Amino acid sequence: MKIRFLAGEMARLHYISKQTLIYYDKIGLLTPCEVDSSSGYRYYALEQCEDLDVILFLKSLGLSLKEIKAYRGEASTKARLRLLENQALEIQKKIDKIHQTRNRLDTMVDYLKSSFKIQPFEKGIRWIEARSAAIEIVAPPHDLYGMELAFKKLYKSARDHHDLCVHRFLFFTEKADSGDVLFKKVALPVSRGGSEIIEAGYFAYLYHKGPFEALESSHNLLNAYIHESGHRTTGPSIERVIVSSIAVSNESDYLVEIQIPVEKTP
Amino acid sequence: MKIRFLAGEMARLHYISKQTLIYYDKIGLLTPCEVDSSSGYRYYALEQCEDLDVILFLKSLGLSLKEIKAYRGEASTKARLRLLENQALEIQKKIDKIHQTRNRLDTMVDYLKSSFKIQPFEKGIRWIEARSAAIEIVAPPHDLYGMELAFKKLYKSARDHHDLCVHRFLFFTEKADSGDVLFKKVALPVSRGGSEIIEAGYFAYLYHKGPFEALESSHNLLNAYIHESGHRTTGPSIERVIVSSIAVSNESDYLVEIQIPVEKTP
DNA sequence: ACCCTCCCCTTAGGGGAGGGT
DNA sequence: ACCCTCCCCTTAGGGGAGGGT
Repeated sequence: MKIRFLAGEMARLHYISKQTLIYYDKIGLLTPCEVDSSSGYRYYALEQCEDLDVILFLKSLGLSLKEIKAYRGEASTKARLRLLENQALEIQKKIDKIHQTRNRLDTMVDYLKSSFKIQPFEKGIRWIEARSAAIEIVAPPHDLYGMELAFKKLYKSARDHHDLCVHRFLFFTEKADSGDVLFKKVALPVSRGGSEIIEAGYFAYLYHKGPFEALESSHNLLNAYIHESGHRTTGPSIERVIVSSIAVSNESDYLVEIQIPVEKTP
Repeated sequence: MKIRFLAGEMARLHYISKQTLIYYDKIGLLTPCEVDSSSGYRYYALEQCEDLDVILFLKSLGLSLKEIKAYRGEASTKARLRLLENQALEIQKKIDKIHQTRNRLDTMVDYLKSSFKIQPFEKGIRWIEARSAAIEIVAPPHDLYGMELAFKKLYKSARDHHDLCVHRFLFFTEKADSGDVLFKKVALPVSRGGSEIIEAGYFAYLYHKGPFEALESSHNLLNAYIHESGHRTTGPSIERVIVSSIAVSNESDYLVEIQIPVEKTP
C-alpha cells in the first residue's frame, strides 16, 4: 500500500505551511506525485519527504529557491560541492557586511550616549593628540555648496574603505576679511591611510549648542576667551559636529565642538 | 541665491540612482523642496543633502525605509537611541543566524569532501567510541512511514536546538523473523543533551554503495564477514547514510555505512 | 474539517516604454 | 541630454475570499 499525504499533512509533518507547499508546486520545485483531476487535491508520496527534507536543508544553508533548483539539477557530488563552496563565499561576504553594520551601529549608539554628557557652552583649553585624517579641500568660493561637495567625496571614499564614522567629520573654517565664513577643508580622522596629519597641540574648545547659523556668536565667545586667557590663535578653526539632524530633530539642540589651535601669547 | 539640484544631479552627488530618489519621493521619505507643476521636474535644495545623508547613513545601519521614517519621526535623541539599540539587538540575531548558516555550510562541504575518500564496500572491524545521542523510537509496525515520522521529530528538535547535522543521523534496524527489515529507532549524535548513549565497542562496518533497496545484500555480506572472522553480533544494526539524495542524484551512488556491534565468539 | 484557485500584499527599487522640454 | 509618469518585474510566501468535497 502506498502512503499518500494531503498537502496539510505533508506541511504539518515538515513543520512548514501549506502555502509553502502550494508555492513549491507552482514554481516546480516540488510537485505532488499525484493531483486529483477533479478536486485538485495534492497527494504527496512518502518518498517525497526526502526531497522536501533536502529542499528545507538547502534553504537552511541560505540558498534561494532558484539555487536549490540548480543544485538539485546537478547530478554529481562534485558539481554540487562547487555550488556550496560558492555559497560559502557569498555567506562570508554577508558576514563581513553585517559585522560592519554592527560596528557602525555600536559606534553610533556609543556616540549618541556620549553626547548626553556634554555641557553646552563649556569651554577651556586642552591638549589634543595628532590626528591622521583623510582630507578634502573645499574649492573656492568656499561656500556651503563646495563644502557639501567635499564632504560627499570624503564620505564616499570613507564608505568604500569601510571606515565610516559620520560623526567624526571635521570642518575647517576661516573668517574672510569681509566677515563671511569660508569653508576651507573637510577632514575625516581615520586610523589608517590618512593623507594628512592634524598637528597635536593645545586647542581652545567650546561646545556650541544651537543652530549652525548661531555658530558665529560661539566663535566670538571662544575668541574672546582665547584672548582673555593670554593665548592667541595659530590656525584655522575646526568644527566637530556632535549632535545634528542625525541625532535630534530640533536645531536648537544641535551641538558642535569648536576647536581652535592656540599658543600662549609671548 | 538658492542652489537647486535636479534629480539626476542629486543622485550623482550622493552616489545613488535617480530611481531611488523617485522612490523616496513616492513613499514620502524625501520629497523635493519644489516640483515644477508643468514639467514635473524635481528640484532639491542644498539643505536636503543633509536629510539624504542621514537617510543613507541609517540605511547603512540596516534600518528599513519604514524604520528610517519612524526614526526621523522621533524628535529626541533618547527616543532615537532606543530605536538604534533595538536595531542592534536585531542585527545581533541576524549575526547569530548567519554564523549558524556558515557552520552548517562548512560542515556540509567538509562532509561532501570526506565522502570522496570512502572505498565502496570496504569492510572491517573497528572500535567506535561511545556516542551520546538524541533518540526517537520508531512506533510499530516499524515501517518506513514510522521511521520517517521519528526522523522528522528528531530533525525538528535538532533544528530548534541549533545542532543540526543532517548527515549524522543513525538508523537502527533489525531483521524480523519474517525476513522484513524493521526500523527500530533513529538517533542523532549530539555534543550535548543527548538522551541516550550508544555504547562504545567493536563494530563490524561496511560501506554500502547503491540504492537503499540493495542494503539487504550488503547486510548479508557483512554478516557473513562477521561470522567468518570469528565474531558474533551483539545488537541491532546501525545505518549511517553518507551519500544520499542530498549529495548526488543517482541512487546507485548512494553510500551507507553499516555498523554492527560485535564480540569475539568465545 | 479538509481542500482548491484566484487575487492582493510585502521591500526597495531596476529597467524600460512612451512622451515632453 | 535632461526630465517625467506609468507599468512590469524580482523573493518567498501570508492572508484572505469564494467555492467545493
